[in-house]
Amino acid sequence: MTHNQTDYASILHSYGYRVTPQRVTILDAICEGEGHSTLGEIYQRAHKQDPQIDKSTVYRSLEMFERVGLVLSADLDRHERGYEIVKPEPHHHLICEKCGNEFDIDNHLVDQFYLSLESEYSFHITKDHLVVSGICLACQ
Amino acid sequence: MTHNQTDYASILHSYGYRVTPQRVTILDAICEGEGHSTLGEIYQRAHKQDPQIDKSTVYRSLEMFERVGLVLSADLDRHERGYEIVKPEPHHHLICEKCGNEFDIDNHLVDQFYLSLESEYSFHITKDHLVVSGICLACQ
DNA sequence: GTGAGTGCAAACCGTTTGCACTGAC
DNA sequence: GTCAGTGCAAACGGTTTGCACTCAC
Repeated sequence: MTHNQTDYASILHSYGYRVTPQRVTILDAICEGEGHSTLGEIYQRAHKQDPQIDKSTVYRSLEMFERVGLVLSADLDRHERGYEIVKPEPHHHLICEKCGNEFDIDNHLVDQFYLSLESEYSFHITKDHLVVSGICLACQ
Repeated sequence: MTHNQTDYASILHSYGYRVTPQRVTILDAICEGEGHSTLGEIYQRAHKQDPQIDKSTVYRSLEMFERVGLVLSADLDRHERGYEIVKPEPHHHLICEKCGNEFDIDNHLVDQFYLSLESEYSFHITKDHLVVSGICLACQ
């Protein structure tokens, strides 16, 4: 569990959202996963904890969590969207196409790249979560 | 129309695929769009040309075109996948979140970034088509 | 007590599939 | 003539929605 009770409760409250047991369960379920979790995975974990919980509740909660900045989502693959708890810094991933492992990319590498884009094209980059696929050393 | 008749016909033939009027129509429809087109857009254009054409044919054709390297696809947004005719070089885009305009990114900027990733993490990057979102100068 | 949040079921929409027909080779 | 490719219709799976009930505030 990487999140902090008082922390996210106060965030939800500050946005006028209520703190329900389902939302707590779902946040826990997101944290259980390492790196990105798909909605299906999150739902399964939440469901194990509370078999009453409904998929639509997970969808609605994830959307809300993303809106208030508690979680981030990214397109992982053709038909999969991954969610994860927001870490303090913007961060970026390498994902291995073979084994599926994720590796954090050092921020300064991406920052450098973004800076070069911004200066070259006067484009303000908003994408704060880059996912680049490839083959990791072990799988090569 | 940016593709070349003899060009793609020979490519299809070389893979043992047949050149059907539907496939020609679909290729034309992809070319009509500037930058990425979604499947829906491609289908609409193809359908205007040949109202008989079926969506499943468009799906099957796009998948095949991608397999033989005639088109590229990329996740544009949460629920949209874009397709475009392959240009000779790998290339990369900036997409403005406000106006939707696309801008090509100079390859050497991305190559530099990829090289830094490869040397830092011994990771072989296969993603040959990067899409970065942000706000363009006009919309800022 | 009130209305935001929930569970349920049905609708929705993009995508895939099975099948018989057709037309590129 | 043959079989890859097509159109059609139905199935599929992830996501969204309408609604009445419930429980956090």
